[in-house]
Amino acid sequence: MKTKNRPPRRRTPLQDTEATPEEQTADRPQSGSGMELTKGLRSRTPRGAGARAEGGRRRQGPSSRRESSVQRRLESNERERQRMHKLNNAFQALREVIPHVRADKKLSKIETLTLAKNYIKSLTTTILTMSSGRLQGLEGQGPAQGPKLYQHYQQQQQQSAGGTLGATEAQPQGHLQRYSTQIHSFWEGT
DNA sequence: TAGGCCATCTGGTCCT
DNA sequence: AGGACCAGATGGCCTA
Repeated sequence: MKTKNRPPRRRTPLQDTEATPEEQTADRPQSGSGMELTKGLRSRTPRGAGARAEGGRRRQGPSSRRESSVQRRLESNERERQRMHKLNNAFQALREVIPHVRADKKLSKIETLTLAKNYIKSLTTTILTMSSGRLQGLEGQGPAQGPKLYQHYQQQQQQSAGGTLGATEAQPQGHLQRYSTQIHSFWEGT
């Protein structure tokens, strides 16, 4: 299995035959994509139509209204791009805290989420097992957090089982099993 | 070459 | 009203 180390995304801009090169790139804070404004906004009037009168301000005509709506779209695109970058950073951070994964294979997003879910569940199982074992000898000497935790966990699992989870997944042991199976399959490259 | 994965654009909806 | 969020569409890159 080879790595998926891709170069930064470079998209070829679709040609907007009406737009000048300045129009295609101006006011765009280093987007790096060049794909902006390809759908829906392609029939812009060329710059200059509805030009401003010398000197004073002028009431917005249809063309400048279009320009400001184009401007809003560009800003919105940029925000969306930033949002997705933040999301991807979060995915990367998550990848880095999931152990036992081959370093040369970058997990896909869906793999990351699935593996993380099962990892969390297996950790939960471990904690519950350890805490209930440790607290067993302390009954009658104060609040027993272990059993309470376990009761809470069981409630959560029952609710989940009534929803989308299968019967195996509702069992604590199932999480550990599933997690190790997943880890194994990643090692195998399947 | 097909299929998987991904980045980006876009318009609609929700939220503040 | 404006920004955040979301999902669908589109197209590029990569691997088997």
